[in-house]
Amino acid sequence: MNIGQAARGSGVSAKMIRHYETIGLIPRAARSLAGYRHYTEADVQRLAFIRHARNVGFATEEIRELLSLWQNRRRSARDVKRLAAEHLAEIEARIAELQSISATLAHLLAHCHGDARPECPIIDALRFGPDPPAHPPRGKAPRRPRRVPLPAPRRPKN
Amino acid sequence: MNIGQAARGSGVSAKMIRHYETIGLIPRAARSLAGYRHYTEADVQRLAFIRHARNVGFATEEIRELLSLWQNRRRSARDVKRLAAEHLAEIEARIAELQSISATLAHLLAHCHGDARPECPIIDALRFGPDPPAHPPRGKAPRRPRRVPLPAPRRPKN
DNA sequence: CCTTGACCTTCCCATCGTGGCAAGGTTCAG
DNA sequence: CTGAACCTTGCCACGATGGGAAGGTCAAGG
Repeated sequence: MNIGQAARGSGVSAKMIRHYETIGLIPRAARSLAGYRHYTEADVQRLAFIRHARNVGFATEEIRELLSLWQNRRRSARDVKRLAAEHLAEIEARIAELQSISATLAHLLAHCHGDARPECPIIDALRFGPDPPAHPPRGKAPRRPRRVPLPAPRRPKN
Repeated sequence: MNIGQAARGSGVSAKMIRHYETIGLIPRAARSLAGYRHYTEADVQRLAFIRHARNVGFATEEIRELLSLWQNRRRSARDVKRLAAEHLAEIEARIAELQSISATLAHLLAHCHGDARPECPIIDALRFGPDPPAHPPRGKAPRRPRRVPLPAPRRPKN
């Protein structure tokens, strides 16, 4: 089948299928005389596997490992489990990070009257920093460790 | 002061200060005869404001609005609050998304014996999709809506 | 045979925030 | 004068994805 069918069958866009090929996540597809890529059911399943892994947040390199473990008849479940556990730990760390930010924002929102007046504790907090605005900037702050920035959700534009 | 001092004083890297200038987040800095950028204390505070906003995850365009609200003497706290509330909602949505992924992974991990044998429910789940692997692929799946991918944490390399 | 439309190819660009590096100019202290 | 430390601009990279252009292919229908 052509790439369009493979895309519809696997839920991976044709664009990404080509991309996965160029980065070597999938082997180079066989070509027709005209250069059209040609896929088998097994290829489609591999693509679906990749999509499922992405859906639970595995990064490309992790997926590469998962694929090799999948294909490897002598794999141990231990390796897979370790990979997944590491990934879960990362996700939990991110959740904790976001929760901390969320708590900060919720706190600020609760303290902002939110009417037409210009005084705003949210603005003040941003002026004076994440710490309790004890006293306005007096002497230069001792270089707080930069908080980890919040990644904007990399969501497909479409 | 030069850009290096401004960077140290604000906690924003010189690189990013230049970047913020090119995207118009801060006005073009005054230059010395030799072309060196020149900053005031007020500039440093503006930069620190930006950094604090980034630390709670505001995106560049949101920060642009926050800055204009900060400078605007006729601003209403309402506007600031609305912005922050929208941002909080986004963050909470991401937390929910990550928690769903986390739950899925935790479930899979719990069901994986994790020893040296090759059978692995994690691999199987990735093969058959995020849904309960009721019965192996029989008839093509009805095009599940793609789950939102998990953004890898965009953390500064350094 | 020719047209039309759906499909395919490759290649380049954009996102978003950040860093790295290179080639070169400036400034200041020794 | 020299060297270190600083500054300048400009380009490239990341990761995952989409957009689009310019052009080739294929099948159905006239």
